Amino acid sequence: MAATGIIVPGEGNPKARWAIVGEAPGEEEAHRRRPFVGRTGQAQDAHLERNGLDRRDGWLTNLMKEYRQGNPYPEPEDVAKWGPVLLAELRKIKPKFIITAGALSTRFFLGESAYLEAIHGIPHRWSDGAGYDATILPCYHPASPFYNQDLLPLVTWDYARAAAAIKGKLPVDPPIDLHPKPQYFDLDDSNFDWYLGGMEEGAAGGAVGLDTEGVPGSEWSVQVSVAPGTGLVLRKGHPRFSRAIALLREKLEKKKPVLVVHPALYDFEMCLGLGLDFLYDIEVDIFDTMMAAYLLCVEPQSLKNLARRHCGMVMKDYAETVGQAGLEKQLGYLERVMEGKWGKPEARVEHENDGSAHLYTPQPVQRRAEAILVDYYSEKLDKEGRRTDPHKRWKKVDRELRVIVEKDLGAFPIGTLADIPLADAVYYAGRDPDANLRLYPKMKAAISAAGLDSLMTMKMRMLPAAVSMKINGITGDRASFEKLGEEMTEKMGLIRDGISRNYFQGRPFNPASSDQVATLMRRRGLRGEKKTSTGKMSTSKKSIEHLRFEDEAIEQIEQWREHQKVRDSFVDPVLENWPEKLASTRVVCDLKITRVSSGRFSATAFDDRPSAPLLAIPVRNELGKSVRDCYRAEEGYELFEADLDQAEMRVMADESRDERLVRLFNDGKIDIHTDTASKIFGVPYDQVHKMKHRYPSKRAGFGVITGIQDQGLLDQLRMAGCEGWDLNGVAKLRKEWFKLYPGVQTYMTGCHEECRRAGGVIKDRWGMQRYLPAIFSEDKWERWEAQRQTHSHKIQGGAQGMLQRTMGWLWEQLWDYGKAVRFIVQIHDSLMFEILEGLGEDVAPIILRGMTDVTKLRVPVKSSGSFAQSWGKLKD
DNA sequence: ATTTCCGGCGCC
DNA sequence: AAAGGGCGCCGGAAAT
Repeated sequence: MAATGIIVPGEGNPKARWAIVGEAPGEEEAHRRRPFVGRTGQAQDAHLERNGLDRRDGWLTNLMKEYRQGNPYPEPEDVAKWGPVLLAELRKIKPKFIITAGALSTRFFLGESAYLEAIHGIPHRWSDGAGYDATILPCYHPASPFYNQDLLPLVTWDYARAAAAIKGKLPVDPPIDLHPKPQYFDLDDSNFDWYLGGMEEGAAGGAVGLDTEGVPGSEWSVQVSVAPGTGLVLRKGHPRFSRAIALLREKLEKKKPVLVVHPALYDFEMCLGLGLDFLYDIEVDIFDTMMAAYLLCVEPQSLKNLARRHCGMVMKDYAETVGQAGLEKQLGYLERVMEGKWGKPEARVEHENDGSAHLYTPQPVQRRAEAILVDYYSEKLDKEGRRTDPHKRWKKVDRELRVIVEKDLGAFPIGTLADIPLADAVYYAGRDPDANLRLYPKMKAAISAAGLDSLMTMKMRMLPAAVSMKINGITGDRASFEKLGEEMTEKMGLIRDGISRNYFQGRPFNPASSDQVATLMRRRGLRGEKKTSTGKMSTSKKSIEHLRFEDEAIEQIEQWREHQKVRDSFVDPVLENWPEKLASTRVVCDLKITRVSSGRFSATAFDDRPSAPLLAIPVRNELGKSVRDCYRAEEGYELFEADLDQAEMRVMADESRDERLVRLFNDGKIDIHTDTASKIFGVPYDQVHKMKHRYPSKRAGFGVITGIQDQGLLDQLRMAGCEGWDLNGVAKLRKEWFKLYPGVQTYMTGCHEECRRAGGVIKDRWGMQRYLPAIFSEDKWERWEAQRQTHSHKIQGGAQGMLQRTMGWLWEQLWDYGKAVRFIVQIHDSLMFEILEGLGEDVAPIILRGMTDVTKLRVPVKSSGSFAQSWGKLKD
């Protein structure tokens, strides 16, 4: 063991052109008294080597030279002590480039506000103030992926950028704020006619930055920027607002600029509330800087960070701007809650999952308010080191208590721009569209350089349809939700009581408790096949499915869990915020289109309105169908859903060009899985049994796409109730599958090679990229996982791209129908619409054509659709 | 009593 | 040693 206090000096070429400054030596470094020789050093050497750099040519050192046991994070006094030593060391060698590995050394050179998230991979200029200048190349620390795998792509990219800069292949163009004294106008202190006139002069290459403030339903302003360093704030509350909006609309119509936003999915909804309709009224080209960042993968998505790294703009964040004002209101509110007379909370009956009921008396709301205030004033920190947020804490107070208080004191206050001095608010609001406008040329260039132009165009074309979906939601029927919830609760009670009576000696039993399920299993002499990460016997479906058909208790537990999942995620929460007195209302969800690495959408439930994660509503079993039946077409409309048939299999056929797969799809006479099963099991078509033959073949096929292993496939077959399978059986099944489709195997190997050739990046057919640097990992499992992702990304992304291209095309085709044809939801391979009755006959063929004709593959693309009055009746 | 972690499961 | 993923939601258990 190395001892605290050992000094590890820098080493390398005394005439080095470049240096690396780490944070502090680790144990191995201390032991050998050399920097970067442990695990971190090996990882870094690999990054250097892949980029054509040799550590012996550079100078490697650390900010802190002293080893300390346990590697505690260096304190400011350590930096104060060792900083001058480092500077003296560097002044002797005078490297022109300094790679700063990690946050600490980056901040040592570039100042406390130099957050890696904002500036990693971007060269900066630095001077010691005494005649020595260098280019700082900020990199994420090579050890950071050891505890957070997501950082590996960033480290890899950063070192590649650093190497490129050192070799002169990356123009060093430090981000400098070119407009340090920007001018942001309120309507009062500028002539908006004059300002908007600037749009026509094309001051910013025909682009206009736009942003909004406020929340949908309570919009504060829309802001535009027609020239870098300027911005105009159109406040909704301003007397000239309507005139200004009318003029803005007119200018946009006339000039048709590129509208630069962040993010369009939110801003366009806001704009509707501000009288600017970019869906059905104003025609503009869109450039979404957040989408650009998403497509580039290694960029932060927040506007502030983007503006900092590319334009050198320092921007206060919203919380910082209105935070203080909002906080004061909130603290005042909480004080009033504390002093109010709310009486003692009434005890209420809580029904537990084990059937027991008990009285629950929440803490008095005064006490809760007090606790929030105490935590705030005592500067208690959360685990990310931030001060506690009173609003977040308030939201966790018992709903019943909150309602009583809010009835009296009004809603919990949230700071807005209206709460701060107008000049400050205008400055804050004006800066965002300015940032968007200034980012435009930079992001556009980055997109082009990465070969992502056409993908970006496709995404922008698809946007209006996604915006519509986010706004539209789907009509839910209150009575149906309520009835379903009650029925499920009753059924769950019966199942639970039965388990308790028959298998648990009549004692209370909670099927939602994994511990109790494990106990029950042990008493019955049953064993799960897996363990949890904490070492207990796993009672997950995978682990106990083999017992389902053997043991009635297991069957009952699984049934109960299915009910619980559906009721508690998809039925009860929807009713939580249902507007009083309304029998039906639109149920919406928060759609995110810049989150999933393959380009798919994701959806989250809002917690303040009738909402559910609409992309995840159960579909397979009867329960799921019951939930979907609670969603209806609006009066006078009908629902239409179209889905892509075997989208991913067809993409795989196209990509792999496997002769047999392509031929089968082209023939189109026989179902592909039936044919596969017939060949693998050696039975004629008419004797292919659904569960014995077809299902295993189908699962094997899907498993190939996603790279499943034998054990995984076996789990799936068992869970579906297939009998007689073991590891040998599935191994043979997979082998036979590949024998039938050898082109697929070749294709997969090709994907791995493609990724390696590209330096650890893979792109799908539309250009959607994914960084997989682990493909070079020494670790077998990490490497295997990266390889697996190469083809699964290409196939999943390929299919998703098809659907999004369709969305864009359909938006244009159906635009004339206006709101008579509404985009409702996209669930990865299907699109649902709400269509005015009578129009279905015209519209459905267009939709189906969009599904099948927009993307041509070397195999036919097929789609089918159906009409119904409720979601559950579709696909019947 | 409240907050955080983790096991389990839904979608594709 | 393990071994399809990413997305999201909930309640029990553990920690505070």
